[in-house]
Amino acid sequence: MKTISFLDELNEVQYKAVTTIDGPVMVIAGPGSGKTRVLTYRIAYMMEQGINPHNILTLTFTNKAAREMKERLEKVVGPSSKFVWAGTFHSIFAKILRIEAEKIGFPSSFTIYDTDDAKSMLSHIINELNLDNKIYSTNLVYNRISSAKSLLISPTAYLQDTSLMEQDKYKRVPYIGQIYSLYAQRCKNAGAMDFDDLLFNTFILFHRNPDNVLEKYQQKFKYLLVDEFQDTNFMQYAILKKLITFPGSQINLCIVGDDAQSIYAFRGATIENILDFSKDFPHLKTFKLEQNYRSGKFIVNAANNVINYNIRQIKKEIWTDQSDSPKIGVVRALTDSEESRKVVDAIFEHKNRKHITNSEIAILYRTNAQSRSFEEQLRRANIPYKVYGGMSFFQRKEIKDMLAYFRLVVNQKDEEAFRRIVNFPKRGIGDMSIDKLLTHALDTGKTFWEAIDDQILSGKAQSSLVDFKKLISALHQYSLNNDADAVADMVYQKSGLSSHFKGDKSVEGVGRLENVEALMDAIRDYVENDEVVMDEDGEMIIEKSRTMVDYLQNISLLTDFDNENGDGDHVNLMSVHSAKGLEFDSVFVVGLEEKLFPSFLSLQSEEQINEERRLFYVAITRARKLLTLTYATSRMQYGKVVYNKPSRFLEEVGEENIANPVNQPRNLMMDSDPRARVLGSFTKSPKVNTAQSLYEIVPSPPSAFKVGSQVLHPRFGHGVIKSIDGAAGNLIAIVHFDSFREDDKRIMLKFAKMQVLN
DNA sequence: AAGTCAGTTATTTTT
DNA sequence: TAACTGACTT
Repeated sequence: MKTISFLDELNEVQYKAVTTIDGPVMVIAGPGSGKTRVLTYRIAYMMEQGINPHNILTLTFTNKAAREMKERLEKVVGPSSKFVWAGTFHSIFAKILRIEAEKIGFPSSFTIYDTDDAKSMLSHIINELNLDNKIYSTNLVYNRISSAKSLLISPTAYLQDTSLMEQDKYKRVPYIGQIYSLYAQRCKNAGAMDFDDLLFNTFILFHRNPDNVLEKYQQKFKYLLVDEFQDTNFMQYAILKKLITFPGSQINLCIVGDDAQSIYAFRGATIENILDFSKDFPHLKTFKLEQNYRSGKFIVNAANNVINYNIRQIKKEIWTDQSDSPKIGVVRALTDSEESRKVVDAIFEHKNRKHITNSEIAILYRTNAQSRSFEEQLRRANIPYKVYGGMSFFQRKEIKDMLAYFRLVVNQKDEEAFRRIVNFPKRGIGDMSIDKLLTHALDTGKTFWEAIDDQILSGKAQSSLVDFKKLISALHQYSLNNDADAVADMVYQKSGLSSHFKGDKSVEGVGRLENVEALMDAIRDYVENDEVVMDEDGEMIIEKSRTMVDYLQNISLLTDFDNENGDGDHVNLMSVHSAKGLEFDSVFVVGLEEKLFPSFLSLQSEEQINEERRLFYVAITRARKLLTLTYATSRMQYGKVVYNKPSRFLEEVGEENIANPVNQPRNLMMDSDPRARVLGSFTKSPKVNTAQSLYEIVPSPPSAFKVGSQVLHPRFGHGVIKSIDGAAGNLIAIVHFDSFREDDKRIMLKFAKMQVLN
């Protein structure tokens, strides 16, 4: 193997973090400090040192992070990168469970319940127990159960824990424990695991250790790397410890993270994991990556200022040697709609004067609901955009219905899937009939398939059920010997789904058909593009197979972000949470008002405010060159106009980092009475003309326009003149604008407020 | 079984 | 405001 050239690309700390392989290592990686590079090169270095890639396990939180790492690793070490186990906690553990499920009483074809499935199951249980679903809301119950699981509390343990039971009693929800217990039973009967179960059951598997299964994986995964460690919860850390702590272990565990970027405490992530890591492993070596390669100095200074308001943290000072980038812009607007107009004006400016492409621009907000006004303005300005988050492809009803068929065909015990499709397309089996059947099944301890034979229903419903049973069992037989695409086709035809979707000619119906066809294409793709990688020690096979079971596992752990094909040059709109790990040339952090960012729900406790602050820290460190912070003095919220103070975070940025001191938030902070502020805007501040653009276009005379001229139009943006015709005094230019792909515009030069750029 | 209407309730969400 | 739920109607 040739000498290690890639190590030259590392700074001193990065180099040490990459080459210190044995024993526990903690890498504290500030934003933009080359974290992914360190992770990839560390693996590459390990492989060069002769470590077998089969023995390396890398855990990330998102599929995207995992994919990025694998791609970069392949560039450095070539095809042998495939032998490294790299994936999300959930996908890696799902893979292990797929192999070992039977040891803990699950079928290896177990179904993965997504959040919707889990909540639906819970709501059925809550109804069956005749509990008030206003008090026992599925969200509340789901969250309680989820946090119990992440603390490794089993249903039995929950029911025996007096303090938990007291708590629930005090909160007037004493039956949470019972619901949890029933839920766990029902999942087991259905051969299903929810997202938390993928981790919980992995822990159970390692803890009970049937057939010494734990030793098998301890042997296999000799080297562990964990990314975004600040986002791990108690359960994840517990599993890691199982894998890495045993007599004679070298504790080759490398964790990478940044306590300042911990923003998922509300999902059970515990910042203690990273803060206490050194207590658990006293011989730990710590490396701090403090040089920021991403952002200019004002952004970095601002980030340091902000995070210093959080007392409890691992001390570090981020620095950069990029000193030429501009200060941070602060924009004040009177209303939320003015805010979006000003932002779009500024985007216009960035695009045309600073030549930043759409895809290098992001608008980040605290709540998804804020996207709307920005969408409206971007549409009006003809700037293409993409909103991230919201309903994912796999959450659409038609897709879930299709998948429910596939799931039931594969795993006939899947209760949620059964409920979903037993009467879809309509077969004359109403809710009453389904409830009757399932209650009978529960009472007699039979499966719902067996319950059908007991003929507790009559007429149409009964005969339809019998037909449905025959259909599913025939499809199941077929699925045993056929690839996923063939199974999908067969299900699509035989179930009546095909004629159902094709028969709907409404606009929505056509859209649904498109989605369904897209799903069928995706399955075909999956089967055709498969690749089988054999593990050389023969024990385990990393395999991308072609069965429906595999396809379902694959997609159930995907999110919409993962289907991003990256094509199209659009402005990016997303919540700050989803922006984590991304970077853009120009970033707008909007809605910086008290009660919005920080959220009103976090105002009660200091720790929650700290999390909001870390969130703000994440937001501003996404920016490479340009950062603009905006707020509105009034905003429409829930149909009412509210007046919120500018966010405390605006002050914490430090005015030395802000470009336009006129808009200094501090001045505004003083008027807390809304009326005073509105009055103030007339008397003290310069007049605000809402229609006026932030960045004025100086119209050029008609004579200034030539064929080939670059122009700036107030509404259409940057363009090039293709030709000019018409009589003198009434010249008409044919202009191709960047924002229009096909149609060139005819612009009358004597009227247009268009500026020549060159 | 499907449609209508009033009442209710509002974060963030890698998997 | 708007999206969702649950009760009630057809």
